[in-house]
Amino acid sequence: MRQKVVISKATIDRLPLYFRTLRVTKEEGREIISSEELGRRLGITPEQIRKDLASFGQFGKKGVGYYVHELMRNIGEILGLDNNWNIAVVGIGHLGAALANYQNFITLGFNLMALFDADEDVVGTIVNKVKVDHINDVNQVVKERNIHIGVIAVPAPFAQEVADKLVTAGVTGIWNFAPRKIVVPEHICIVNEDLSVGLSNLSYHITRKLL
Amino acid sequence: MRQKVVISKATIDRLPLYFRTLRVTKEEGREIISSEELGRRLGITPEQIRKDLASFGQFGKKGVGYYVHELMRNIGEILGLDNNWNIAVVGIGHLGAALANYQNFITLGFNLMALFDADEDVVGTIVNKVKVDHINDVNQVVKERNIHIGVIAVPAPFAQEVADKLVTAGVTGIWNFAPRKIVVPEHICIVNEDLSVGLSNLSYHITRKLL
DNA sequence: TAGATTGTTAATCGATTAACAATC
DNA sequence: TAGATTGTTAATCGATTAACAATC
Repeated sequence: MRQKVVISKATIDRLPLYFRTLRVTKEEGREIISSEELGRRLGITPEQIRKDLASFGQFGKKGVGYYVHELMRNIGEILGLDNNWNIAVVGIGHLGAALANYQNFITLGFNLMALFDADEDVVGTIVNKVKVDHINDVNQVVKERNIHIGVIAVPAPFAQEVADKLVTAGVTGIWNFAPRKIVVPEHICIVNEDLSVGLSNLSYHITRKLL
Repeated sequence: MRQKVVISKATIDRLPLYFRTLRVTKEEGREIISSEELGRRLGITPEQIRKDLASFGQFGKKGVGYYVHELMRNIGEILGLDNNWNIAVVGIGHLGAALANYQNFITLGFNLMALFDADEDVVGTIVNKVKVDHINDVNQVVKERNIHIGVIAVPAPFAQEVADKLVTAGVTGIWNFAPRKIVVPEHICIVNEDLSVGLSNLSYHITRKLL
């Protein structure tokens, strides 16, 4: 019997990279891929990849490699991409509208089910075939359309109150683009996507390279 | 003399969080903040914060705390946010347009200087007061406007060729939103902002919470 | 001075790398 | 069988946490 292994956060972060690379590989018509080649395509060591995958099971064939389609299905299952999550975006400004049109929602099996805003001029408009509802109707809409995940794309000062409303309405996960720490009950999952972190990071490294 | 310390990647990722929290603190009129309080606001332990800051110098006063304005200036300098980086966005689709309107460029001291696209219908349009140029003119424009950073917001299959063009034109850094591994010469800095990683992460954790 | 809080060193914990046995 | 490649264990490396001396 396989021993229970602790999965590192870093491993979970790499799985989506494996997934997207397998998709490309599959489109190229390749049926088998080695950790060596997968690693080359991603700039990750083969040992790292084998270790990551092995913590979830034995997906490969010794002496052969990994069957692309099968591994894709396995990683998809691990990531829960086969769960058909329903998504709502809150805050239909530039970023919110871009997210509403985000093609990876479809590629990864998520469904855009609702949009919310507080501005009466925006409410009622259609973005990517979905009508924008007023944030005050969040309770009803989340229940009716069985929304699992709320995306926060409102200005930072409103992020916490929007999060509270989403939680009360019944979402299970929050994808937060507002540059602000958000507090949620323990049973809610939250992932922060503060773009300024990446940008500052770039600035840091450029500064040091140019010295 | 202070010993040379290796700075962890994780530390660099936290500095922007400190920076943005200090800004809010400053706006509230607070002049001094302790690692204890900064930690509470961010969900990070005070020890971690002190350790992070100490690797760059002695910014605090024992028994007192950190002077908000001074610490902000110090972190800003470390991150190179005082360098007035000039930015160009390539690929003016939904995401590219949203990034062109990204307010944190201004907050963090970056200047949006140019936009590029390959679509003749998009070239010539104005987004956030900047005219969209054709990607074929990238060499000239990057030189003329002294662009340091290129933001890639084109579909994945075009990401590598756009990166090559940006590098040839003379940028020092690339902020890549395309879900594709990009290869650049060693003297070029690159930060990947693959949104599907965060989204998959959320899916993974929700799946496990709902079991 | 007494209380508070930093900066730093040591201890622990976690993640990656290296090596290799297992086996297709 | 011989060559290739996985899965796993051990060794190393890096990051966080705990503890406390220094000092404002």
